[in-house]
Amino acid sequence: MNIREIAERAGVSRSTVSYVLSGKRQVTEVTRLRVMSVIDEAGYRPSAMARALAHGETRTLGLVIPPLHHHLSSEQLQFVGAVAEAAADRDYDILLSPSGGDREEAFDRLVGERKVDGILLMETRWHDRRARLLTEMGFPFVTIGRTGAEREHAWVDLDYSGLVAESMRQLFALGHRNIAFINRPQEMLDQEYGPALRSLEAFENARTRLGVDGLARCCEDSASGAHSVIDDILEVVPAVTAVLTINEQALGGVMEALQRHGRRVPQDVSVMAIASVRVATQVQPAVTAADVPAEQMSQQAVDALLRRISDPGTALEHLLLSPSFLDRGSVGPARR
Amino acid sequence: MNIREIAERAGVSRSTVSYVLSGKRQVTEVTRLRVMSVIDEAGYRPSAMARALAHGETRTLGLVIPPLHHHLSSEQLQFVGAVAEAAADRDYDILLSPSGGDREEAFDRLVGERKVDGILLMETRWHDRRARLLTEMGFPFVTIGRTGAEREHAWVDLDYSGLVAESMRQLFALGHRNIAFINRPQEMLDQEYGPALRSLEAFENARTRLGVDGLARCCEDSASGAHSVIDDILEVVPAVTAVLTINEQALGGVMEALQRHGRRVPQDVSVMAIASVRVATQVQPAVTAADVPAEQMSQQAVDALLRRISDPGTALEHLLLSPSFLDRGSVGPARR
DNA sequence: TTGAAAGCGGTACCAA
DNA sequence: TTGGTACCGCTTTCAA
Repeated sequence: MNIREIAERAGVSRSTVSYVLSGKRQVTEVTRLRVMSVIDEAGYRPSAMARALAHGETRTLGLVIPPLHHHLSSEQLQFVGAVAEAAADRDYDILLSPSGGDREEAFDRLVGERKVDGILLMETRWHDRRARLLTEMGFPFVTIGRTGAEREHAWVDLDYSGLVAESMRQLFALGHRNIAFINRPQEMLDQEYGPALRSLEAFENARTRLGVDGLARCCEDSASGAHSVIDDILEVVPAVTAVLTINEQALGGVMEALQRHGRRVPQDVSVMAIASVRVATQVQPAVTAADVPAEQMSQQAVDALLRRISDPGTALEHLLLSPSFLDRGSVGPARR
Repeated sequence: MNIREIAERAGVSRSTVSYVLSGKRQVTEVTRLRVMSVIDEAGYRPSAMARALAHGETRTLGLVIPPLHHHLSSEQLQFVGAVAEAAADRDYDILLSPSGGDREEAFDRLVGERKVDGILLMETRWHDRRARLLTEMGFPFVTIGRTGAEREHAWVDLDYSGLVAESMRQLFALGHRNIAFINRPQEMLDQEYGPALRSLEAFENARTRLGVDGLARCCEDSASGAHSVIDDILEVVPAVTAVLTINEQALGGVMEALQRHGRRVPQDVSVMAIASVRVATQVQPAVTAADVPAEQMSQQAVDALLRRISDPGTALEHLLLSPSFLDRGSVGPARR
């Protein structure tokens, strides 16, 4: 069933059918109704491919996701669902491209074969080949998380630096003078993963500025990773009174491990985190944290991308989100 | 840059360029090389849309995912990544369609506008509107997880019934006569979610058959959900010696809660699960479990779908996987 | 207000 | 071994 057949059945030309569907030109109400009834009766829907070819836009966005063997935390994956929904709300579809590491064919297919109108890049690194490539090609894209070339492209990101600094201020104000920071795994730091990098830097800066003791540790994205890191921290700095982490995969393990060591939260140790609401509320006890607002970020990334596609000339959008810390009772004054 | 331009630069016809690219007809080595060098020099890649239109296939598969407000467990999301990789390995792309609930437009777009060659359906329910629709339309699709109409379409599924029965046998053999089963949330049962349904049934059957005491409980997909369920179970049946669960989101909470109640694993209580390796190994202590082999299932689903697309006439493939339980030490003889 | 026809960028058949 | 050309199904300009 194609547009020609509809045209014949309705006794009009193909262009009239097209205009009835697009509304881009006046059509007498009577013919419009006739055409519409034929369309409904036939259950006709225009071919997306043909439209894309003629019209020059696919109404599809590419989403580049990291390959499985990388640590894609389940919460990173929430972005995938959120992006798909945000796009669907705007009548766009999302084409997935597992990329990074050795599998770049899918990525090349998306841009090279023009299967998509624009691209969303997530899990970006400081030196990001794909971002560089897209910039060079002038292909519309937005990253979720910055790269080292942040002025060169549009992005949406969480202000890890600011959030870490803010939490350090809050802890300091409560009398904490010995604070531990639990980061993402060492290898992510090695790969110049933005949040790990910026958070660590902000932690060390705040520590120096405020004159606070403590230490930073990388930690595997797992409960068991958290157990060993807490063991390590309590051995090296038994006097620690607060723990700050951006590793939500480890958060549950952190709470367990502290309990195992007989440290009560918040009486003995305060815990603060940057983590999704889900994780922060599900651990026992719940943790005072700044949300990672995946849905909001995804929507804004999609909107920013659609704007870049329709107005490639306008200024690049840079959106730094800084959600506030929600008190869930895991933070208290420092034990003397 | 299009095929005409390449043809002109190489001094051949468009068809020759096309044949050089597809290899569907003999081309003299010398012209082949000439054409290839022009192509490389120009960085030319044929337009996917034009090819799709002419050739009648999009080389894209649709993946229908449940909307966010449903319980998008990390386990489910692993499938998304795994399916994308499996497809990429076969030079196919994956188009995401959030569906279920009130958002069906994206789904209709995929099939109605023929954006994809076939569809993978996940999170299927017993009565599944989408599966029914696709069956009626004769559209190629494969489900990950069965529906009530399992003979009507191809599927890949985990044998929850068999696995639950098997674990009950193993526990029985170890002397357990009082076994609790922890299911997915009540609402998933209400929605006739296959694994929840079949597992519960298998549990009750085994209990009757073996003459074992115990009880089944639904449980929210979270640690806190697990805590209350374990509280409940230990209050109702203090003599319980084994816990079996298919709720991997709750597994960590189950272990914590047992510990909180002073029950050691496996000395006081044995724990068995159907869960991803990642979760089963990350909880403390690790749990003896049957893997949910997401990667394997995704690959097989993609392959089955590609076969359906190329040979729509062949028999529907039904693939029931039954991974074996991997001993991680959380199961022991029943305490007397 | 509507129709005819030239694209969009490929594929593949029919000739040569 | 290669070229010419009629599609694929839709959009949009130009004419009527």
